[in-house]
Amino acid sequence: MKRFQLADHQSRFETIIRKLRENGHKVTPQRLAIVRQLTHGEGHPSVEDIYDRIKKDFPTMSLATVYRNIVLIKSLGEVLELGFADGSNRYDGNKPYPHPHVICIRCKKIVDPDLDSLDEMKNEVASETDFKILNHRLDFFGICGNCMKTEG
Amino acid sequence: MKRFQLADHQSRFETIIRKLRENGHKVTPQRLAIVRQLTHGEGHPSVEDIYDRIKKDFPTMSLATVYRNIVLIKSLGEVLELGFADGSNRYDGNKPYPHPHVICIRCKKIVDPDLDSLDEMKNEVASETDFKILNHRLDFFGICGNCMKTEG
DNA sequence: GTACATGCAAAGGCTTTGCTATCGA
DNA sequence: TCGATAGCAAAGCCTTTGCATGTAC
Repeated sequence: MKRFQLADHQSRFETIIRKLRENGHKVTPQRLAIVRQLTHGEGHPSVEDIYDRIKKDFPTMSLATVYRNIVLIKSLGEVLELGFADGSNRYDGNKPYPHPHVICIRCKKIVDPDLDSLDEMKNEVASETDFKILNHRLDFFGICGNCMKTEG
Repeated sequence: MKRFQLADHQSRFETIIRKLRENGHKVTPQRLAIVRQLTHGEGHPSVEDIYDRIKKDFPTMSLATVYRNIVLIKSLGEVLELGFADGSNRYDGNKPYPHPHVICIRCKKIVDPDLDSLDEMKNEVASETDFKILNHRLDFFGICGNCMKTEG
């Protein structure tokens, strides 16, 4: 399981780098570090998370560089941006396609559940409305098991 | 159907005004107009929408007043805030509790579908994760029937 | 009359943009 | 070499806040 996940992250890392090259973009050390955070780092980092982690290796790193690279990778369709109502943003380079999330409101951890009922809901939305559905965003908010233990 | 909706909007309007009074807040003409937009106006207005519509009757109306009143009504739990990834916000004073939305990416219309599969999905999330789920946000994005006709 | 609300302007927080030097291919 | 990129600072955008005036109760 762990091995699979690592392999998966590695292949996502390589895919993004390849796509960058294919589209004529240079692979700078800063860019590599950002892509690494999006795929290998702690799950679903924010721009600040990425910036803080990389700044240790690149003291001159600027937030603008992180922002610009995320815009670039988004334009390649290789990272999913999760904007929240409070204005915060989190990024997922491993599953850059729409999928449900479960978010802990205490520790901010984000989990990706497998929901068999998703297909059924999509069908229901299509039949209930006259919309052509192209995309979705499904978030559940609560308190994770760890935080329940820690703080009741 | 239409009658029911109108009655529903009216009762929502009255509920919010009553809650404001109950909590010691004054009912100013501007406040009334904002609550009216949240309940009787075109569905799911943005702050700008509310501001623009009210400015006709209150030329001195300021955006700050709209923002402050929305914060207040949110604190009473009487309006649902829908913040989107692009930073835009829309408000629903008629159904101030979490519910799924279907959003047209062209005309920005928002529809509230009735989804029988919602309960099933909630159960599945609970059993798939060790989270205690408190809240959710379910959005589907696509093109509405009207826009399909108009622009293909 | 008094506490709360409004309106204006200024300040904040996050993100984007302009410019110049630098660096990857 | 040469165009793309990084870094810095400034500008933008939406939202919040401070303060004086105005107003609901």
